[in-house]
Amino acid sequence: MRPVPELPEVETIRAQLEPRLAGRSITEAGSHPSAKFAPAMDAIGHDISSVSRRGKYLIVALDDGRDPRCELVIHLGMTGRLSIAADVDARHPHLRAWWRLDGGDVLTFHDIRRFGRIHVVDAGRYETIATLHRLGPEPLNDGFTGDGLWRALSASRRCVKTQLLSQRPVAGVGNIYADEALWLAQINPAVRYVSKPRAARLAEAIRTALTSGLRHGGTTLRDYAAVDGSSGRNQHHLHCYGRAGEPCERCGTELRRRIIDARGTTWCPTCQRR
DNA sequence: GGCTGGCCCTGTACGC
DNA sequence: TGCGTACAGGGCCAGC
Repeated sequence: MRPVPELPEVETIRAQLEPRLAGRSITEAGSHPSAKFAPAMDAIGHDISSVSRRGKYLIVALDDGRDPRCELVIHLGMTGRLSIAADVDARHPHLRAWWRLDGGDVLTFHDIRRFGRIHVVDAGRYETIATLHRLGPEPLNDGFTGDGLWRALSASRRCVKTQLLSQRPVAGVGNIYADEALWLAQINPAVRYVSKPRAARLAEAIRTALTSGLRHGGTTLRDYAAVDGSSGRNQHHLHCYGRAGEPCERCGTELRRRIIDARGTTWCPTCQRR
């Protein structure tokens, strides 16, 4: 079992990075030769004006006095980790990119499995980042409603869980929080149609699951750590994900696990009946 | 344009 | 003990 940085984990990282990066300049950078990470170099010479987030993407707003401004977009993939260190160990086998800041310290990006990605684009121009370009609404904003979720889910006949993971109906939900939200809403992950009332329940469940993750500093099962190296505590508050074989907290039925569209999925066969 | 399946990638667990 | 294999899974891409 491995954790994946989803919305709560990325937001935790963003909140720690913002005060340490905003207002500073990138004086030097380096990257792994892979095209996934090489764009890190394009950030050299820019000032950092802010660090924001869309779904699971970290967006570092850059400013070099020219227009349009640009953005350093970082996706952590499954095992990506950002930290700020006094210096960079260029020989570290998992180092994928680094940015030296004015003042001397370094923002480093380590990613064991290289599923992360780095882009530098003109601000707001995400056409080259397909998932970000078509990203659904932020689940913790007012723009995310049960009606909107119902319309988005109704546009496709794919399994509801597959749709959630596509990032189109809603941004930032990955495998952990999809399983948790579907359990909370008592919806079977393999159904291909969700009624309006159930979509409203699912929207609320997504907010509940993500808010729990945020409140507990993210979920740590193995690899995830925040910028300061701390681990999350949400793994102690999961109802469903990673608990196959254990009794459902609601009805006592043994939770089951199966593969849906190549993603491990845990659900309760009784209270998430099809 | 939507959907499916394969691929990337490496640490870990497990069987022999 | 050491080796080989399966598995984990977010996002991209080719093919249908």
